[in-house]
Amino acid sequence: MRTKSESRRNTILDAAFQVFLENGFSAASMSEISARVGGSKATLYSYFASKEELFVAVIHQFADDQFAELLGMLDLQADLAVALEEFGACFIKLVSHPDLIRMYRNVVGESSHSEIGRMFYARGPQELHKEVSLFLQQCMAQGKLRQADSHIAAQHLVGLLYAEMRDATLFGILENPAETAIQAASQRAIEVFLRGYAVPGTVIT
Amino acid sequence: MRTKSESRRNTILDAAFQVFLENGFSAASMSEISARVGGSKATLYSYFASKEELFVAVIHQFADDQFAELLGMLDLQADLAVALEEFGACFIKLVSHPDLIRMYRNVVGESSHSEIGRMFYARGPQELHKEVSLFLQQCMAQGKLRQADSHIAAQHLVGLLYAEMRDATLFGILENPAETAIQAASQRAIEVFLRGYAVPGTVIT
DNA sequence: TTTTAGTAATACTGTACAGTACGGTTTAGT
DNA sequence: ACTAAACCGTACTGTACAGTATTACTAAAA
Repeated sequence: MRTKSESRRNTILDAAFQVFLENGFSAASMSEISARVGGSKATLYSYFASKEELFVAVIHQFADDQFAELLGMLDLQADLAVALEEFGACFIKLVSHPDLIRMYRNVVGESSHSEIGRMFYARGPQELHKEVSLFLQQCMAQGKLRQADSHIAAQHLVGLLYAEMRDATLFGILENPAETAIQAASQRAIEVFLRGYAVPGTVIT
Repeated sequence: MRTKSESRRNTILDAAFQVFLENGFSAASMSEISARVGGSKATLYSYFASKEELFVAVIHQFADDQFAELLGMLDLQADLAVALEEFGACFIKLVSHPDLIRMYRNVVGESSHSEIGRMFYARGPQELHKEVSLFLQQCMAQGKLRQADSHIAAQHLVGLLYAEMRDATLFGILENPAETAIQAASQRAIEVFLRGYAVPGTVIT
């Protein structure tokens, strides 16, 4: 007898990702997804019980994929400013990528009438926050940063990194910022962060 | 003969606001809006040519209403830290208000397939940014803050204010934070901001 | 009073789509 | 080869809703 294959499931997930990306949740149609998979709608529904369930699966995989690369890239050995600037540039690059922006919009758009927002948050931003928070805590212990609540500091760091481009990308004013612009924004953010969390006794230059 | 009244238009706008708030753009129905207005659908369409046009009108009025109260509340005479903390608390309170969050989600959700995002940005965040930026520029001129690009500084300030609660409110983890929590978050953000933009020569404590 | 634009109530058109039903077909394990 | 599950294609059901059309009613302006 035949068995449902994992690869088929992934094919569906890929097609669904495309369609959701292009149309958003409500405007995406299950017929189009199944058409793009190449199979029939019945098959689709044998893998995923509903449109919403499929969307959730897509979001989960997407969050896992995207945020994975950022996790663990903070290096305690390296110079703090350099490490943070590199991390910052990667972060900004990720969160201003057109695909992520579109998915982000879709997730946010659905957050009023479902659990999708919470799920996405837990898998993406939340995970990242933990990582950054832990890193900063260790920096504080090493005396590279002043003593403070590392959770708040992590949020401040990410907030500063978001600061220059978040609204502009979300609302469609800015798309695909240049690598150099990203690095510059990261540097500016990190400079302010490091000043804000400098150890006591430091003299501002 | 009869004339289309401004008050009727506003009634429609109010009802539409409610319905869009509760359901989001695509799930909201024109029939329900007209039912809530009390009139007929034809009347609705005589005031607004389409669902999208009505939504745009709602967004515009909403943005104007909401951001107006924040504009001009930055006082150059007052102590800088106090002025910023008060402004910050008002800002956070505004952007974490359940109604604004829901509308924000709706606007962001529609930003992939229309100009709505750009319109909203221009009327809300953009206006606010100008104001904050101007204020900070004057502070720099007065020597209260170090010399820097005031536009970037404004974005950093707002980014820090958003930092603790933005994702949590957008994704539905946090709703209606307490006044005290808001004030505390504002204080922490302003502290980091003031350290980050302190004038040269200041010794960190 | 007589126009005339505005309004109401309601029915209708056209379309789009989620989800199902079903008969025939392919694939893999036995 | 046999068989059971997965699969295809396609048609179908039911529903929901944007936008229009119709007809009759109402209020203000001439």
